Amino acid sequence: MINTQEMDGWARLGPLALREGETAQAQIYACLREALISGYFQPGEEISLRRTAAVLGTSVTPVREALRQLESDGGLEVWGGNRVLRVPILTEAELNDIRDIRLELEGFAATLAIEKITAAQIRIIANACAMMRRAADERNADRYLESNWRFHKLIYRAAERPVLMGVIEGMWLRVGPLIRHAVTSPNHFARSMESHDLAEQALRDRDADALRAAIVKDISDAAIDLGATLKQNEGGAD
Amino acid sequence: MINTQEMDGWARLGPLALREGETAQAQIYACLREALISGYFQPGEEISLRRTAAVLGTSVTPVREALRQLESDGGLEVWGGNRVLRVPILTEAELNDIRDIRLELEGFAATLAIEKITAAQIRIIANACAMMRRAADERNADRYLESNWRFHKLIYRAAERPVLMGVIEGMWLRVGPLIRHAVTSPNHFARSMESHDLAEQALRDRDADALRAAIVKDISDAAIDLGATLKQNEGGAD
DNA sequence: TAGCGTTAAGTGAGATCACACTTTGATCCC
DNA sequence: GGGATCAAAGTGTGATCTCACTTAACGCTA
Repeated sequence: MINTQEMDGWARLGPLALREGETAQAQIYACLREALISGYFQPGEEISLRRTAAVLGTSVTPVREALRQLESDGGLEVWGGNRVLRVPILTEAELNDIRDIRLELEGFAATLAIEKITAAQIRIIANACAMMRRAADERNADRYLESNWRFHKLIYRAAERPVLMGVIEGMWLRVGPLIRHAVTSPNHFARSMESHDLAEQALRDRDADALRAAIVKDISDAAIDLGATLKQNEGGAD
Repeated sequence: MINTQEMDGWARLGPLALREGETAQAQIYACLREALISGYFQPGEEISLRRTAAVLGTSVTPVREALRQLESDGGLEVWGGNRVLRVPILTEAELNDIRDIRLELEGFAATLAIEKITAAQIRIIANACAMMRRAADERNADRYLESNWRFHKLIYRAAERPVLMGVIEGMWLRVGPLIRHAVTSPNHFARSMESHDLAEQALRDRDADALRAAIVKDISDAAIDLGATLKQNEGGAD
């Protein structure tokens, strides 16, 4: 593994065969947004317009718009006198800020979801939970993170609140670059699966309070590991 | 008053003397964002790249980035096969969605604010409230909306939660184009000032529950008028 | 060898141009 | 007179180029 600081995120991306019918800008945006949520980029990693354009095989124009959008979402930030865009390095205050917003909104979304969710949706969510459990057993961080996001997204989507869903996704976008390191915390997998099992059971029981409690526990536990990751990186980065 | 559909928002903007040291894109973004929050543009109004660039005296490039950012914020949306950007026309479902997010987050921000707010800040907020009362007496919608946003912003800012503040601002951005019409509802000023007086008193008493209740009442009342405005415009627009 | 100044490479910002597409309005034909 | 057709204007999209600036590396001098 060479030059993880620079190429890690890009290696997973590839040249990105552009689908016609959709704008290049939208595809680049979606692609990078997903990559950020999935933690393919590290906090502090710089994203160059020309490099990105070269990797993706487009010109700089659509890349710039996509990156600007991500900046607006809080997924990137301008840094230094060079105005280069980089993955934000969160402070502890910002992390607490995001945690509390997540507690409010994801708890609320979970409550709404109980009222509307169908048996079919619950089955799909159970599948995601099972996939997560397998990934945890194999200690496969990639698959774990992917199915974790999938699990939560499926629950919140059941609330049928597009705006709320968008705001929640924005919070995940901000913490995405941190979670990949957080899952390496001791007992993270075990504690995390505990919450998810509780959530799954609450869904089956259609118990709104229990689901909310499970989500709250999951977010709170994760925030502790994220905070620890933050302190750990504090010395090395920047 | 000629051609209110097209030029209303632009007339208030003017050529926008660009300050150097900041990027044109950032200034255009800030300018249009403020205009949207203040309700200078109407729902459904189309925003053309070249027209905007011409009015602002720049080329199309920075305008495009600014508009793309606003799209990402939910302040604009692509519309039609022409992919023209326009001010979104909210549905009733989206409006309820936004209202509930506001209830959660602004209520939470108000609770946090009580713990941190200083006497000096309370005085400034009282000034904003007084200005709002004058504007209500004069039925001056412009000044009323401006000081209303100022009033709320000052309270939430006291919570010292930048991310939370950003999300709340995003919600105001989405409802901005509607509120100008909503304030024309009968008794809107009176009902609204009622909530604001309660909020101001709660701040003086440093009573978190009372402040939250006042904010909740304000948002709920406003949502009713916004919904009515929505139904009213339903026939005419689109 | 340490420090400084210069140079080269890389960065984002913004203007301009060509292109494909949609919309619109006028003209022409039935 | 009414409807279809075609042309013109307007739209966003994306590529390319220049510019000002920052950064980092190299070589030179003391």
